[in-house]
Amino acid sequence: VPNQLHVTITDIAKRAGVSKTTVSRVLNNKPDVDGTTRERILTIIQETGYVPQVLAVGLATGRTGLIGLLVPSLSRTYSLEVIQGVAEGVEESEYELVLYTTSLVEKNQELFTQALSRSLTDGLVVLLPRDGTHYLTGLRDSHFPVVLIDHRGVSTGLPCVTASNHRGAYEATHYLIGLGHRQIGFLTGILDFGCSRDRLEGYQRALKEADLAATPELVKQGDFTEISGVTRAQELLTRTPPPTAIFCSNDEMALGALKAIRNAGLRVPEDISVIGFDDVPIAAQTTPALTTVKQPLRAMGRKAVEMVFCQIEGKPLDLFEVELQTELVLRESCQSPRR
Amino acid sequence: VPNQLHVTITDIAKRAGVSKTTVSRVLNNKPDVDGTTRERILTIIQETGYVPQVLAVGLATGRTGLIGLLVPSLSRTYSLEVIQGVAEGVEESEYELVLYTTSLVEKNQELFTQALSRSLTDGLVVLLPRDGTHYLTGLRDSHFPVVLIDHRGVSTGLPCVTASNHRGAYEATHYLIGLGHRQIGFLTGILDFGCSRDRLEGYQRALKEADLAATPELVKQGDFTEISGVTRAQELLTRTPPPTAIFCSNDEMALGALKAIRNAGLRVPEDISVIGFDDVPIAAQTTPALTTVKQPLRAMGRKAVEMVFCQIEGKPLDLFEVELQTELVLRESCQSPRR
DNA sequence: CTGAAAGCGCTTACAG
DNA sequence: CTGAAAGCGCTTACAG
Repeated sequence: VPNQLHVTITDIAKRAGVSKTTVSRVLNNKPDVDGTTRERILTIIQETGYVPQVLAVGLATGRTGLIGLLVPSLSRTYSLEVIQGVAEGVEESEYELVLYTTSLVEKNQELFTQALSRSLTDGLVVLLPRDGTHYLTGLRDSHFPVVLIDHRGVSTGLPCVTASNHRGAYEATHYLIGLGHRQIGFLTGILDFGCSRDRLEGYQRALKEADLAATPELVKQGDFTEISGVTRAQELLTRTPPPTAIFCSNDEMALGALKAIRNAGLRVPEDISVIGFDDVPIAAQTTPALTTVKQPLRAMGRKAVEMVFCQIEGKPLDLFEVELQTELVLRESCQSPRR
Repeated sequence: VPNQLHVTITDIAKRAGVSKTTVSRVLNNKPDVDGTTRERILTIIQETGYVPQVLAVGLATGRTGLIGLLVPSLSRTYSLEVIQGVAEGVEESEYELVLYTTSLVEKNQELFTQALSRSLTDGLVVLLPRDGTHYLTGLRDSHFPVVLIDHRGVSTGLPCVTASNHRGAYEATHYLIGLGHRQIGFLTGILDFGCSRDRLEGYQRALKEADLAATPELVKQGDFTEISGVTRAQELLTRTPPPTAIFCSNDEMALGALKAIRNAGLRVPEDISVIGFDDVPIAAQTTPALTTVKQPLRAMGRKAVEMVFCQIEGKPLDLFEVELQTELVLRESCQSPRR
């Protein structure tokens, strides 16, 4: 199957009247090439538009120039922000990004093993799927460069980057208390996730420090979906009196809470204050605009690639577990309680 | 550099006491292998967890199993929906997805050429960047499998999939007219884009069919950003009387229009009706929820990969330019005018 | 039904 | 400063 457009290193070598070795040397910026020779070869490369085939280079060197990113879902804004950070980081390098999504992983439980043994990628950034912990085993021992984002609070033995979940939740709760709230409802995320537990603990610590009783009935277990936000908030609203504020473990649940409150004929923030977590783009668009704890998702993505690159280059990681700071973003959904 | 985990076809061949050729045959489900031999090899493959290296396979066969996706931006919800569709389509196949973003392209104007000559991918789905038309030249002649999504109205000579922009805009305008609106403002997208022109024409045709004068002052040129929606809508609001409805060429501009109208002390839909285009997730979340023309973005993504696969397999494309149908999604932002 | 050999396009010691 | 040769891990005619 002759490919007319296909220029190879052999073609270049022939045209330049040198060996492939020499062409390879100038291609890889190796020293010990005569200046004139180098120029000549460079010119020919330019003219022909020759670019080395990644496959061949990869086979010969054992490196592919590809970074893999595993995300559980493409539909959650949360993931998208992280993806963007990762994409930015990868783009600034010589690497390219290969995207894996969870359904693929489910299709083949051994994706990771595969990715490794097939050595398609030189490194992996992993946003763990819901039940992802069992993948970790395979990853741990292989010395494959991998970084987890928002690990599940499990002690994975793998490098990871997280947000300051505990601190973020603490600050949000503290802010609510400062506003005068005493009955603060809390919607948890999936409690299998370390981040969910951290947020819950941050909330509890803030209450404790303010000498407020931790009322178990004020804590409802959600699962990060908007619908769970609706139903759990509704439960909270049946209390008499209802809480004067609801802190949700992510923005999607906060959207749900907003709806539940509105449906109950109450207003935000006049009757009930609401705080979310994440600061996904939609948080600024709701009515009222949502006060929320911003997770530096993009930065987390960038940091993760950076750490993957470190490992690829064999440099030591300055920090094995990196925690990036959250930030309380004040908007319109909170005010002092009127009762 | 000995790699302890790394099993190759040679290892399998040795353990099975056969040649690599035979192993390759069972790997690729070729006929003419003795049943017992096949079983034995399969068992060994199973035991060792052997998976062929894509790089080596790729080099030998000339195919990589990778599909490239070029998107101009990862931050626009619009792109994300398309990406998701593409990802779904790719996941259902044996292929994997490589993501290119525009900044990468800008970094190297010859990305496409590169992608081709480096033959990293077997096919490309392209969401053209703003000034993307000049990439097309390089693509056209190479017989590389590529499909454009939402081409720029340029006659590219390349297969593409679009939404029924003209029809969608026509229907939305027609709906507004049916509601009783006579003064309907229109915010265009970037008019370099074919889709923008199509939407404008759809709007104009509906007016014409209803024997309504096309008032040039009612048409304002936007650029798909929310901020342009704000400013262009403001301009419309300075008219006396202001239009009773504003049709925006995408949802982001519609969000802007919503804000401008609210800032002017007017209400949607009581004072002014608003319609968007795209139906990105946020459209359902605004207050009032946005009536909009839904673009089947996911489906467009899926269709595009499908067409790439067709080309890869050498099958003829049943349709060179595929137009997927838009759909008017009625929500809360429109009603009959009161004046 | 099976295997030896060449080849895919590159890189890398090694020798000069 | 330069080149011949081997090798990366696979597939594919070709021969038996």
